[in-house]
Amino acid sequence: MTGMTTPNASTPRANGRSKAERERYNPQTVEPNWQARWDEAGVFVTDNEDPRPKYYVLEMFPYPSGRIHMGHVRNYTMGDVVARYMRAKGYNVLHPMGWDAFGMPAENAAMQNKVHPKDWTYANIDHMRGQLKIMGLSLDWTREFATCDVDYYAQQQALFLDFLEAGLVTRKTSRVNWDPEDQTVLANEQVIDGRGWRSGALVEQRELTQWFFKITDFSDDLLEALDGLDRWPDKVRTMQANWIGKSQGLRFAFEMTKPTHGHDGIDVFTTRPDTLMGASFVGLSPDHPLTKALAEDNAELAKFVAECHRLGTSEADLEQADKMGFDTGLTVKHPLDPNWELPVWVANFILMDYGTGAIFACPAHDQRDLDFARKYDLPVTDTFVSLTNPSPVENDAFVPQKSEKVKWINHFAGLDEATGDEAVDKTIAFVEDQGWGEGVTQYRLRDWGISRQRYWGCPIPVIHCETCGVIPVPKEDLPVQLPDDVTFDKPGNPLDHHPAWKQVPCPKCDGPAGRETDTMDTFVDSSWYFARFTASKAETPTIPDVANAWLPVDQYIGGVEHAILHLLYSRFFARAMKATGHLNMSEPFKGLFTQGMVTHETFKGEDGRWLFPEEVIVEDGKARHVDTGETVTIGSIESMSKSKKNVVDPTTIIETYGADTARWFMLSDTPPDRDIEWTDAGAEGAHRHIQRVWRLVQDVAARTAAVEDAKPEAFGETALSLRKTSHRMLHLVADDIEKLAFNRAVARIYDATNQLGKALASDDSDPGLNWALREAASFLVEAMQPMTPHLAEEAWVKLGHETMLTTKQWSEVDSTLLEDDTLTLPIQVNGKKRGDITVAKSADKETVEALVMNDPEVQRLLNGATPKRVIVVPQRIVNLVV
RNA sequence: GCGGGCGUGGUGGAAUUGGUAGACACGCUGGUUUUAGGUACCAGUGGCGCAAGCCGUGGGGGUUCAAGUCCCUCCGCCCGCACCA
Repeated sequence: MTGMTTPNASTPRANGRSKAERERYNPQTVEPNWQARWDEAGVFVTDNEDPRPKYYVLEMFPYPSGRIHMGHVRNYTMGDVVARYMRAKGYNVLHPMGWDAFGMPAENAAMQNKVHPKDWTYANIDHMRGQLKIMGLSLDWTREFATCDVDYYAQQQALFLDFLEAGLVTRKTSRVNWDPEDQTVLANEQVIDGRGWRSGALVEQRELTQWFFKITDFSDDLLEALDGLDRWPDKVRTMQANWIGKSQGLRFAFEMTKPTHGHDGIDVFTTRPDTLMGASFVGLSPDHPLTKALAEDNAELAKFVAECHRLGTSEADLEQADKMGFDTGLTVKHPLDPNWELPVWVANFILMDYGTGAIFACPAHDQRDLDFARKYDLPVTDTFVSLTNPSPVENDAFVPQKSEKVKWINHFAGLDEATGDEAVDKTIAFVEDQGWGEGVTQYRLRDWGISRQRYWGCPIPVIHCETCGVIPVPKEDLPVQLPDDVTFDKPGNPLDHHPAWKQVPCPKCDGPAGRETDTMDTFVDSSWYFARFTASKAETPTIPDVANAWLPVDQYIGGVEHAILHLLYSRFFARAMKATGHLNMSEPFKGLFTQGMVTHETFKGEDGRWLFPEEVIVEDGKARHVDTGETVTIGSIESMSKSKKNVVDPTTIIETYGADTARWFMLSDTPPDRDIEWTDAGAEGAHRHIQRVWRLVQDVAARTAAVEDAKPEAFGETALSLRKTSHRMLHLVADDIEKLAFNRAVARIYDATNQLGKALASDDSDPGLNWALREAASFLVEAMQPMTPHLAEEAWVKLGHETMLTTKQWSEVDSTLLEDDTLTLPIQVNGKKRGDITVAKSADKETVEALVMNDPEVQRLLNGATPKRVIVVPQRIVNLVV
């Protein structure tokens, strides 16, 4: 670790102020001790029958990659603060943990290291569970499961069968990236420059028949219900809404001049029917059925289509690629003018998955269309012009704001001056009236393809029979268990190479049949685990009464990278589980919080290789290698990643400083939704605060050991001020935690710590001060309990309390101490602060104005002038306009 | 390309949601104590200026008595885009 010193826990420290010998706080012994005591007392085991109001707090469960990383520490610390706080507020809190354990890395490990995915995964889980346990998280480990446990995926198969029966599952083809050497499907990110990431083979596009969940059945509901998710971040709601992508438009067919290959028209969908008079050409997706038919007897077109497919399947790739087109030579008739013929082109930027896979292009008002038209010298016809600057389109398409009024050129559908929105409505009505097209609602959302041609996933419980076709596995035959005896020495899916597992009689006709060898997308596993935690050992997917009592999750916390897919799939699953009787609600997560990433500086050696932080020593802004002394370049601050080696191991941090320091650091300074930079200096700072609190607590304990429990009648100035500070602190920390503003709670605690230190050092002889000191220290420790629970427990005992702090209810504060009866109002002259005045808090406008005008300081400021206006905002500000 | 977000001292950030910009912390400077040192404690710390004061929340413009906050515009950076989890 760069520049990091290891605190020597055993050396007693002297203090410059009092010289009293104090014990140094030693997390290495204190933390395991309290973890054991919580464990013995079972304080985090949650009872489903507990009569108190429920609160379900959940963090996104980890993938067992091998080690916990700092992102997990941040995520689980936040969740733990909420869980501990809500327990202190009297709720029956469910705070479980499990493992998102299926997925590709286990298979990669199997191929690279000849270790079975199951062994690899469970070994990782064991290791990571140990890492989590030393964090002191208040988790109910009795509910733990991994998604690769047979007990879990068996229930997932039952859900699949129920969904299938309910008509929520379908089979259709879809296009995938196929690595011909590894015989496997590749994710877009695994295709690098058109080649497979592992094999280096040229990637092909293949059509595969796959299983899909019909998430599009719920498109509108998934969209509409976003409005009700008022405890979700707006950005996530917006992203989901855009992902679902509802749009109104016109669907109609262009009549082909000469029918061919069984097509006599081309169906198009457009969200801008008002631009029909600017139509330049009709564009087909390379995957459009007509394109395919034409390519069969047109080698050049086939070559063009193949070229388009080399771009990959991702939307970003397609839309960013240079525009490419192929003139089919076909023409279609414009619907408003049979003599107007438009050429039909195949274009690489047209998506088959959206609309009909065919468009008409209006280059004047769409940049992509314009780029294409300029490249292939196709006509560009303005349909409307700006009212302020009515110049014809050259190389920038004129795309006005939807609410901007423009001047129509062709008077199509009676348009003259209108906004785009009005024009769309008008043209749809016009076309519908004429009867050659209809207004339709289109969604960008596609059905969820769940088939994966891999071993380490939940088997899809169906059987393919030569005579009966696709037959669901009867529920009584579940689970369809993954065979253990598989090898990874052949390319492709091991389940395909396992005849003994694959071959089964047809459940219907008993004839020869084979199991489906595809497994489910791991997103399926994570789409209902939150429901499983409510009854993780049940012999049905859920126990509906129990699940319905616990759900929805009151606070869900995780990375923003899941803002769309995981959260949308989970919302779909809740609806599908409701439809099949496993749940009675549609929205799984009432409150959502997306935390930022953990970042760190990057380091590079002289030869450009990445270096781990512990290989580097930084002094005076210059870095060198810890062993060789070579010059090290300090790079940008980036999200911690193995590839750049800018990682800090949580276990090392906890062994060095203790879990409380790691937790405190993660909550300090940076707002939880922003990226946080891990620095050694910050960790040292966090640790110093822990030590400081422990010192203060010891001083308070020593000084107040003989203090009576009874509250004194009166307090002196120092004591009163201290009491105000600590009551306000406890009150506001609660408020901050409820708003998940942990960084603000931390700042208040620092402030209260400073005040406690000052009061402790004061020579005030007030007999009530000692009582107030103990109260303030107790409040401080109580406020810190959700964040640094081990220190808090230890300090609580030190202060003479006998109950376990973790199970204590949050103290009531004295509301009379929360507010002062006077306050200081700033006085502005022409909006600039020139002074202030102290007034009674209850003072009304007139009183304040009179006081201000009679204030000598104000009279000096005005220098004889009379203000034109006096603005008094009670309890806020006074502004004199002169 | 489309969609989303962010921008405040040397640094992380705060700002009661339109009302005293810079709370709190890191760092730095000076001092005190003790120690070999880390540590602890006290004071200071947005910029310019001797001062009165002026300037200051990515740039420019606007609304308002009042703008970090609202509107317009430009710039920069980050994230997502459907088989990674």
